[in-house]
Amino acid sequence: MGRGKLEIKRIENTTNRQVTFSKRRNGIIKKAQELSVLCDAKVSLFIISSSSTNRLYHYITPGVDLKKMYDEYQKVEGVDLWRKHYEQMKERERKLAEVNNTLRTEISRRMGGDLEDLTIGDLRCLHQQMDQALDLIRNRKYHVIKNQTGTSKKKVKSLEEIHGNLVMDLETRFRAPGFGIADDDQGNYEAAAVYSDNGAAANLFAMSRHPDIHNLQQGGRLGYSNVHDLRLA
Amino acid sequence: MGRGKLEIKRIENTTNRQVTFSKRRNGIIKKAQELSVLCDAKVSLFIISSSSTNRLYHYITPGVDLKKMYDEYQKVEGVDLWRKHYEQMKERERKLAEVNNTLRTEISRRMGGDLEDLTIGDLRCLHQQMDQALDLIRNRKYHVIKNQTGTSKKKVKSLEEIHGNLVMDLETRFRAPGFGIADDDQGNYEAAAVYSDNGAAANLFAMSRHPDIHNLQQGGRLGYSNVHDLRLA
DNA sequence: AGCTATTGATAAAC
DNA sequence: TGTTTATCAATAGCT
Repeated sequence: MGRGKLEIKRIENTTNRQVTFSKRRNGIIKKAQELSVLCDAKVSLFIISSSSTNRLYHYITPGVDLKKMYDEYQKVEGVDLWRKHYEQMKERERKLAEVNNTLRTEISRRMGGDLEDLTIGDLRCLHQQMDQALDLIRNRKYHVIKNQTGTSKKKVKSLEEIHGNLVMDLETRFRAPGFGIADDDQGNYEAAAVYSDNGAAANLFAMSRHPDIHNLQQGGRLGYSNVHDLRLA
Repeated sequence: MGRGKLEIKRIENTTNRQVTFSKRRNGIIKKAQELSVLCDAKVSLFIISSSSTNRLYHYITPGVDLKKMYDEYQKVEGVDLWRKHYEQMKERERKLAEVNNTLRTEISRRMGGDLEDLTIGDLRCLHQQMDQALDLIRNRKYHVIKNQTGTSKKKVKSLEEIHGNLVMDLETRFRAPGFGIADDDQGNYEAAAVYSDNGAAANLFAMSRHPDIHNLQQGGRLGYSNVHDLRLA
């Protein structure tokens, strides 16, 4: 239709091709709608232009389940759209789960379980590995303990220093004009005690009982010791 | 087009509807082909009739990757059908991989590595677990060794019995009529030696050197000790 | 993006 | 379902 017959082959003139594409695209989408409405048919139509824009145009009958439509197409035509993808993912998932189980068995063995299937050679090797690992862990533990002991010592030292400074400060105050110079040690102690009842000094004393220092030796359970609960949900 | 204008709404007359469907279906598929050829466009068109037959008709530009087209559509429109499924699988895969890594770290720690991030409490707990596990492994090892020692003792005993029987058998032969009764021990030994050079007796002697018995103490390396190579391909 | 001559599609009837 | 034909719709080539 149009002025003169049009041969059905690629239109080489780019402008003409684009114009024709635009016109016919609208035409076919209109046709798709009409078919859908008139005949109560399910239609899905996708069009992608080959020009640089590469835009996607489409019409889908409202309420149509595209996946069902494609599945039907696959069933009828025996083609394979995403099944390959799907199977690949499933396979990866399966392998991961398998590796996971292997790893769990491995951990279980290193916790003393699942030993029944091991040969004497396996057991000997495992025993040796455990011994070596134990050495490393022991070393690390002592290293950490040493470091932390050092740190807490520093903290205590720092607190002692602050405390000392405070005492010196208090002394200075008592010796300051208004109090007069008091050489009596007893009197100084009593004054410090009064201060420490409700004030900055009290806080400083309390710090020496801060949990950070006294709970160093407790620690928590190993978080990953429940590793066997890490099963796939 | 046709004799009289047609309102675009569902054709209630079933026959008319089916006829129109057939005609327009062919028409639109022809249009799809033409658009594809004339304008070098990628087209996919699916039509499913609503009649009892529910047949699927389609046109797809040759060489078009339907999945790409569909993915593009989803990207543009933000629709979600297959994607939900897909994302779920991806999420499962991600979680599995995560668990996998946790498990690997766990094993690594039980081999003496990756200890840097552990608190002193973690280390203490790990140390204790390792000690306990080592006890279990040691016990199992001794159990297996004991069993295997027992088994090989039995084998040796059995072989000795067979050997003894053979010797007795040979003795019997030498004492049998034709050889006469020989009371000379020396002579008996020599005869036995002759027999054992090439015959059933030789095999029996050889059995006592069978690898099953002598290689009991060797064993192989732990197969799963290379567990860190179990990475996802 | 409009216009219009012309071809193409198809509704109704057989 | 296939053919015919009168009619309307789509659109090719122009502007």
